[in-house]
Amino acid sequence: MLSKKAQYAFKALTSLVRNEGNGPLPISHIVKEHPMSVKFLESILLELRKNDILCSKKGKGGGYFLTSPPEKVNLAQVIRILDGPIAPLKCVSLNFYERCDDCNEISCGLNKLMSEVRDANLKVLENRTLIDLI
Amino acid sequence: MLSKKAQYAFKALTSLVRNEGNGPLPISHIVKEHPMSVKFLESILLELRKNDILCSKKGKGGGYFLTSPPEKVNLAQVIRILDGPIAPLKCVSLNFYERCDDCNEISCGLNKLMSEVRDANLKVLENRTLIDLI
DNA sequence: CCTTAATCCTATAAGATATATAGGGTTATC
DNA sequence: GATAACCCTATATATCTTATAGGATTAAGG
Repeated sequence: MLSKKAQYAFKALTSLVRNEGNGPLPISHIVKEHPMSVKFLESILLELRKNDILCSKKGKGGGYFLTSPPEKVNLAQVIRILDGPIAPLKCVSLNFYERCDDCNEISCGLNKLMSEVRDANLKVLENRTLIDLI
Repeated sequence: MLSKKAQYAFKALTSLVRNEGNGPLPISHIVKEHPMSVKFLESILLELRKNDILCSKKGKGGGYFLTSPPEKVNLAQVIRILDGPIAPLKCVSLNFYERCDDCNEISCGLNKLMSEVRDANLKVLENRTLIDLI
């Protein structure tokens, strides 16, 4: 399940994609479209900025805008930033890999099955971008 | 990500599938193969029994065994019992559906995308069974 | 009948994570 | 210099996950 953080992020990104080309969009405006805690959203957008999904402009007239064209940012990128691994197990994760201490990856049946699940997810999430949100 | 509960469940189920046809397998034996908290596993197997995945025999010589042949039980069934929805959002879940209070499912872009993710997951999880664990 | 070995059941503790809030600091515009 | 915005850190709150505890019940076998 997607966390609230990721869900709020996608809502905010929807506003930002719609606003593309019109300069920075302030948090206050995003919250009007999608009612949620301002401070919570603030921390989410900050995280997206630190991971180069968003840029910001400070001060009066400032706000957030997309770093890249929306069709260049896929959903997997966003989810990994906010929720971590897409794979159902760390031992089959491409970006958050950790060894199992109690099972052998070569012979572990679950490992193989969950790799399939991971691939099925990535096939969708890496081929869909922010542009598909609208 | 799969919870520990689900991971332990799959380990136990692996033992139970291997033991098929040899009568009840006691928890003590499963724990020897897969080191973990006996009491925690107990609660997991109880949950699987209450959901008709397992049967049990009480008393001396008792233990657990599969209700159905392993190839009749798919992974989605097991995961739903222990971890709940497979879909990334309640509003696109087939078995745990809940309405979003703050978005319109017809026009919500995320809803459509997450339905695709759900379907990709189910395509794997409903076509793989306990027999594929070994 | 009694011992033993197993499941069954409920409660709750401990720990981790997710969600949200608070308060102030910094920056840019006008 | 007033205002409106982002920036940053800390912390509170709630919820969920993981694990433990203690005993009740049941069945086999001598």
